[in-house]
Amino acid sequence: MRGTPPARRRRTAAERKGDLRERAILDTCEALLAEKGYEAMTVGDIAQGAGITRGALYFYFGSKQEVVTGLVARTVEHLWERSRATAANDDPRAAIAAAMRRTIELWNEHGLVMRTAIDLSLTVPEIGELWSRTADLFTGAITAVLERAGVPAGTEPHQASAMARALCWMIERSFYHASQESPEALRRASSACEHIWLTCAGLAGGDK
Amino acid sequence: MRGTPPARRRRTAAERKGDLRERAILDTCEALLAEKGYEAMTVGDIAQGAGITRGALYFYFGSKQEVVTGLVARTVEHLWERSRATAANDDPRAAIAAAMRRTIELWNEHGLVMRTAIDLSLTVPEIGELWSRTADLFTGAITAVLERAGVPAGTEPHQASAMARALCWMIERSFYHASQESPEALRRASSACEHIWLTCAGLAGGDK
DNA sequence: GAGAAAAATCGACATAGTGTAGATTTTGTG
DNA sequence: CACAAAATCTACACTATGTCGATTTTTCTC
Repeated sequence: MRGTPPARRRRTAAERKGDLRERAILDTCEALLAEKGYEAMTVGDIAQGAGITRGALYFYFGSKQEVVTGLVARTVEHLWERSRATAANDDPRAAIAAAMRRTIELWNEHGLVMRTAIDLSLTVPEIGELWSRTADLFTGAITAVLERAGVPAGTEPHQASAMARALCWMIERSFYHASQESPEALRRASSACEHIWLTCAGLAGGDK
Repeated sequence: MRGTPPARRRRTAAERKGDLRERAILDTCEALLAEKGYEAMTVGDIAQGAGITRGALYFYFGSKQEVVTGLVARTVEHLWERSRATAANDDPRAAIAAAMRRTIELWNEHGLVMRTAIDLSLTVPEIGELWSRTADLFTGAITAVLERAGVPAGTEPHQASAMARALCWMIERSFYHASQESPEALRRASSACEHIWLTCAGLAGGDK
């Protein structure tokens, strides 16, 4: 992926032409992913979409997998920033509601890339690493909320940490499927997950 | 996949030679899947393992995907039978415990193929179909237990059906990851899932 | 058990996609 | 302007896929 320019900052704040291209490649990749899916998408397609030949593309990325890894990295960094920016909420109930709302947004916006990341986690170790880190972030957040709601801390099956991990997978998978259908399906899936999370936190409100 | 012989039953109960080969192919495929993974496994490898040439393999299956689909179908049919054979248990608590125990066994035994099925669900529609039917089976069973435990029936987010679907995905994903690690991890993941399921059913026993 | 039909197998070919290498052009800098 | 780094191209070598027609083996029938 074209070694990071070693610290040296160019006076001209203008980006090199290559930065443009690199972004164009990732954009094209994302578009093609939506259009024909990972398997069907060829390196030639991406290059063409970005306005260069295959040969030139290999100057930027060493393989199709690296391109997609770049795309996932870009998206996932965005997630991380966003998650860092989220103010910690004191009331567990509100925290859960906020988290779910944010998660819906994330999946509505980046569902495609997130699904791709999940699909390739197994085959592309780099992507697996990125996604597992993301999952850990989520699991940590869920754990915190559970503990604040009174669930005992610890890693035993009935304690916060283990439950949080299971809940994280539940949310991931539910959203993975729902985001393929429609925003409406996403909302419904989210509600179900939220309800289960609340129940686990011992906050199973009247209904809704 | 060599069209099913149209009804006509041979007097000789003996299988045709091809049935042997077909099984050998699937067995080899399973072995290679464990050994080098889906991507790395080539049609030539499979053929060689089964003692024939690529050309001959194409007589049985039209592509690598079809071979794997065959393998998934074989495994999944086994699951279905097994799930059909499970006696309905009256006590929800016992039913949940039994279901989890059975699920651990399934994943210990067929984890590899099940993970493969999940991974390819998106790219191979046939496999997606098989797996989604399997998930429906599980979801149905979970729904039944929840309802028997007093969770209101219906498809609203807080009702049995929607909750069951989320729980099903939770279990799938938790087991998917855990089965990659170790039988021990599988047990722990199972306990966490069981606890959440119990909690959702309103049966959050003292502790365990 | 001989012969015909069906099943199974082979080897050669055409195709498509990947990744590499060297030559060439573009761009920025002193 | 000249020179180095960046960016790009074309051509090639390699791998894997899937198809085809020819050939051999099995299986069935009488």
